Amino acid sequence: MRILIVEDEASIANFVRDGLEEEGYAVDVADNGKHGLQLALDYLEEYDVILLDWMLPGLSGIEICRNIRKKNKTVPVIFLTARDTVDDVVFGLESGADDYIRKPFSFEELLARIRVHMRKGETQPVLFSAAGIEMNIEKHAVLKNGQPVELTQKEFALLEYFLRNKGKVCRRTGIIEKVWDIHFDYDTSVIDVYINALRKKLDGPGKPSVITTVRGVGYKVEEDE
Amino acid sequence: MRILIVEDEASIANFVRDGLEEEGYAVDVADNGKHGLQLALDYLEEYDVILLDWMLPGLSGIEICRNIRKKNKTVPVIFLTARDTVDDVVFGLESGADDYIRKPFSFEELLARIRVHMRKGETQPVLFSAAGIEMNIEKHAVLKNGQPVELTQKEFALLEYFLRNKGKVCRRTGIIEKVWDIHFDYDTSVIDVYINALRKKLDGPGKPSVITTVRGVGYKVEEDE
DNA sequence: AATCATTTTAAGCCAATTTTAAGAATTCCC
DNA sequence: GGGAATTCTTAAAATTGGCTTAAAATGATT
Repeated sequence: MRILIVEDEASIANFVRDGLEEEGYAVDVADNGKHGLQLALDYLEEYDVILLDWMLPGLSGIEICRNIRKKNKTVPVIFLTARDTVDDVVFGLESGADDYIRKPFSFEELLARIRVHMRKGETQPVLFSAAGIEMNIEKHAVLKNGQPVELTQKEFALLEYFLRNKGKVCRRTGIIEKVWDIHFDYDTSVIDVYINALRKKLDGPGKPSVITTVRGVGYKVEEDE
Repeated sequence: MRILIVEDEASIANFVRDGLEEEGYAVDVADNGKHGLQLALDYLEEYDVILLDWMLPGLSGIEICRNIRKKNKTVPVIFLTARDTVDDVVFGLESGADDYIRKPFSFEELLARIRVHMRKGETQPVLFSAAGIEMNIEKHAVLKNGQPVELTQKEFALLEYFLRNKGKVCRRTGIIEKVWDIHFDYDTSVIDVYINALRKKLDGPGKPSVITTVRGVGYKVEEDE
């Protein structure tokens, strides 16, 4: 059981590391954002929990969290922070964090939360399929009729959103909020561009598209029969 | 789709109830903690979402939430509250809540969050039916006697308005306000044109129309028997 | 710093939808 | 039955929304 701590205040970092090591965890510490992100990405599969300070020299915890989530959907991320407004909590949780502990915290509380999140991470769905497409979230791989298809990050994220909502219409506002994280200012045509890209990669020539347009509303991927 | 609201301020409770009912949800309201908990526990399986005020006469939202969680692990619980410190958020989330909305909130925001949490719990889509017509809002699909019917945006919106008000007469002014968002200047015949379009798509040849004209007033779609 | 891949912006085009408008048909009342 | 008001139908005009490109901006890699 390996835990990564990204925290610039040495007193806190040491306090937490010592406590966790006593509990039998292997602990790595990074004292700035850049180093933290590097460790997180290089050894992502190794970590069972990641503890992030919110304000860090170099790179904020939020940024690190977003980057982690791009690569790995499941590792529990817990923020340790002095910030204390609701907006921040929501923002943190939206950026992909699993939990949020305000400083100063008791070590017992931290330990309790780490245990809760380790327990949760056991069973996650990793595979979606529809319309002859198979998507493996963990491997970040997509097959169309058994053949591998290369997708970029955003293409993958968009297709994932469609497959998670297969059979339903995905509204443009929903797409722009969930896939692009834009919550106003819908004056953009990124979606059209990416729909075009996905169709080029997924559709066979002459056949109707895997992604159907619902004019004025959004798009839809049908469920398998 | 049934939602429980536990809220002592009648103005808020009514505002939320009316809005949710318009969206097609069934809504129960309790105006104190004790009654809220009783409803929640007695009909726990019935509710798809529970909205809890934090401060309530009799029994706090937190207490209700804890009690709900003892019995049911999954029903989404959302707090509606004026409190706004991190302590409160953490405390609320620890007690088993899924989300937290600060007053004053916009109805749209509430609706968005309700939908997010419903999705997690895999609940049924919003569905209306009357006169042999079934309308699935999520899929943005319409069936007439089991057969799919293609409708444009405005046609869909108009039919949705009729089905939400099935059995009642829909006045022209009401239609133009709710479906077209025009609040003056009724000098238009769009409604007639769209009624015509809907009838062409929905009515069988020779049969009386699904949409009956109420001369001088508006139109009506009858309820199923 | 330079290159390459990805993402976003922007613009023109086309097709579907929405609105306008006007004559035809229907209903209601005298 | 005649006339006025209301609704129905149709077709053309105006608008919108989506598709497709290409170019610009961003970001990662060397």
